Amino acid sequence: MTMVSVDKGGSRSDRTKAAILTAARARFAAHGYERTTIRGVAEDARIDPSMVMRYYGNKAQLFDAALAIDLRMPDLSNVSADDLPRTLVRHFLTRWEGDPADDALLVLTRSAVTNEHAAARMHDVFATQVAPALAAAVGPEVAARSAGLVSAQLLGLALTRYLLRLPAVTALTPDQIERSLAPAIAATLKPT
Amino acid sequence: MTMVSVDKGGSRSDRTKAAILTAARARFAAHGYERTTIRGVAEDARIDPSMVMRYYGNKAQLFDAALAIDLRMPDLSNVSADDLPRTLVRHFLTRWEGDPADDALLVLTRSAVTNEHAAARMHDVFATQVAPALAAAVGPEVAARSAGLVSAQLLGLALTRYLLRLPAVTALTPDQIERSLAPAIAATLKPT
DNA sequence: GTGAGATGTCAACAAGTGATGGCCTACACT
DNA sequence: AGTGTAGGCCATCACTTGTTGACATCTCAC
Repeated sequence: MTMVSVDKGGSRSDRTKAAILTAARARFAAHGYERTTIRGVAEDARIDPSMVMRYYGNKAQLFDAALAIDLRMPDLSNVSADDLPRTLVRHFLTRWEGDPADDALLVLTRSAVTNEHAAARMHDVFATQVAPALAAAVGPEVAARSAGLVSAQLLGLALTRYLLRLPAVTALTPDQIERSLAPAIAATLKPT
Repeated sequence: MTMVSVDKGGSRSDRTKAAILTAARARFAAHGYERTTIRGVAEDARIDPSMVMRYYGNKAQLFDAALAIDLRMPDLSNVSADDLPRTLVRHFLTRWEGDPADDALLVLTRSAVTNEHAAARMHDVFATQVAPALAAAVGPEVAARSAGLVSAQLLGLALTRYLLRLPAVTALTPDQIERSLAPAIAATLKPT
């Protein structure tokens, strides 16, 4: 078995494997699943298309690898009810705008709309990351009732601002969004 | 020149042209632009693929025809500020769930996420249908400030309920949604 | 150095796509 | 009944796609 290479990030294969994944994420994020081609990814990663197959088996598995995502939800259990909406909005804004090179969110959201498999992953992200974080803050009953629509509001923001880029939404500053959307989310969380 | 045919809906060519468009809408709505094939549309419309080209020129123009949409926004100028959010939410829910055979909304929303041209049409729909209707109700200043985020919330609902089909959102009844989302929209409309 | 396994290149395949143009057919009008 | 034309079909092209397998090259332990 071949052992340790000195370069950062592990063996040579690990590096090209990562290069492929990065290129794939960028393309999937920009063009979605169908319009992303293995050849295009390979070109960006400066390797032969067949290497993509060697390391990821096929396009679907490459896509699968690109879908891995962590929302990095903060611990909301100690956030007061008053602060919760603002905290949520701010977290999502920084998560989306923080690191422009991080295409993972874009990949998942964009492809979930047209790809069943990606949609299933989205369900999973909701169930394992969003819902629990919310339940920790407002309790299971309120969360069960409102988590869906809270997510709808946050995803609506992502949709209009980062995918559709509606001018009426991209024109707003993060602060304006926070001031307008936090009360809205607060309203959904309130018992009817 | 051939004249009037007795059949409903005009000449024979008009009928097949309409059949093609209907089939195309259904496929674009279900699978998006890329995964919709001329051959598939033709099969659904029970005609030869070349007929699609004859009547619509090419796939892009067919898509363009399928994107035509009318939100049927009601006149909101006489709706009280208190009733506005509820009216909006209810209108969108019935618009989306009223006629299941009407795929137009689904086509536009689904494809706008991965297709630049469809996104441009979405911008147009917003600018010519949503924004004016809102401006008539709350005045131009408030509309300019909040129309974007109001749309974000309504599109977020559409996204999670009809495209992603998040269980946490599909489980809700229209009434529940109205009760939870209307106050939220009211909050975004309120001056900060 | 040398051989073996890892890494990478090359050419090609089969399938499916949008698109084209020639040909057939049925209908409306005389 | 004859005929021109709109409506429809077939065969086919050129191209792109994912995927494959044979071959070259590089790296490193021995």
